[in-house]
Amino acid sequence: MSASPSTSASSAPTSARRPRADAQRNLATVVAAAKEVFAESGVDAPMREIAARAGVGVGTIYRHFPQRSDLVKAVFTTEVDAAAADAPAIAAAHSPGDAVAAWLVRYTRFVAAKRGLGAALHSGDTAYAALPDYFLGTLGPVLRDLLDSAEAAGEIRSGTEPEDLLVAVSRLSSGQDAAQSERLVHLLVDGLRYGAAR
Amino acid sequence: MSASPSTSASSAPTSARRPRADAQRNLATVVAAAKEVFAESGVDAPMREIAARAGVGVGTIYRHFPQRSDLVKAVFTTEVDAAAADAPAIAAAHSPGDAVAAWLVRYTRFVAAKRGLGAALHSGDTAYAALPDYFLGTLGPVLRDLLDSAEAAGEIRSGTEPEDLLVAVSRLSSGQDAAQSERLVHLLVDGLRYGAAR
DNA sequence: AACTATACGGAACGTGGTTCCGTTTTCGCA
DNA sequence: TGCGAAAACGGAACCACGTTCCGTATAGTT
Repeated sequence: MSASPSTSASSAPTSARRPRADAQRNLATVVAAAKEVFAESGVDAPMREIAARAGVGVGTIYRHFPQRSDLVKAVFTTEVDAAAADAPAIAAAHSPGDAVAAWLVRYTRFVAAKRGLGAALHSGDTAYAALPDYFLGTLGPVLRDLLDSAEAAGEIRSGTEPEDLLVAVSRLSSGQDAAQSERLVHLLVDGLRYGAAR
Repeated sequence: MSASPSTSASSAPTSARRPRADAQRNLATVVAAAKEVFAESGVDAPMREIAARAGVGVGTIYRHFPQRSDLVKAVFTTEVDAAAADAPAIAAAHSPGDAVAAWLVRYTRFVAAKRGLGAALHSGDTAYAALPDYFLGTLGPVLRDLLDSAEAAGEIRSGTEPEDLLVAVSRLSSGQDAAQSERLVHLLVDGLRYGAAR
């Protein structure tokens, strides 16, 4: 209880020094810049462009994010969490079956806005291997709840894994045509309804 | 009607010379090499690797295929045509609704085998913009026939565009897990069956 | 104020796509 | 059969980008 006044419980007691303030400032700046650049130019945007926008050197970015995918992950973590947080409101506003569809469409729009993210997620590039895990780990349980409710109401068939569905929707949404993406997702959701208990 | 003796009806009468034999030989060699390399290393394989395998310089490849996507297109044209040619046999062997599903699964396996092709197709990269057009132009009518038959038989709903379906299936098949891809496609096809005329 | 661990910035390196150009080969014609 | 020009070849050269490295600047400690 001597040093570290504000932040709750840090990690290693070996070092006495506090993390430098400029480092934390820069980290936040980099993430904000990356969020903008990803939205404009896709997740494959040049690192130098992100560095320039943040007003730092590329070395600084690599210091904080040794892998490019770490930066991508950091940027999208907050948005994934937001999608997860929306589920209760959507569940309250629709019938259980429609809630599944509505939440997936919302997820669609989120994925579609990130040019190239879907492709990167499923490219087989091992550098991005951790990203699907995060998405699935966070959103899988959320969707499972929605599916369970809809199943219990007899509105959709049983036996569909939420992870499959998330993968499917993110892939279907990987294009630029938002209207088409939405059509495809609706078609998929109707597949869930086929053979429901009724 | 004076020159050009052998080849039936060529194009421009402006030039007198025939295309050089070595050029045509090399073109065939390059396409064959690219087919092998794409299958092994994906469509993003280095150009130099393809050139080395074909025993030519990279300049030779760029002479024949100014855009990388032109080479990809050349390589896959034959396989797309093969998928199109299979449709009649599949239609004959199944009920109309099952034929749609069976042909789409066959198409799934074809797309899944080309590592990275699906991602490239829908990456938004303008260099690849011509590829979807070729796929859709060739396979769209084929699938439309299958859909029309299934609709007429009352086995699937009406109003689904074959182009949407092809896009959807190629995206769903873009991963490495073939079993998962097949599950997703089946789910999508069941979406077609939902709300059929019965 | 001096010291040192930490972080910074950007030059440097490796890789891969694409272009350019001097050299080689094919083909039409005499 | 030999010649000349057009066509094609090959690979060096150039550029863009991801990633690493290291000399310099600075926050935090004493």
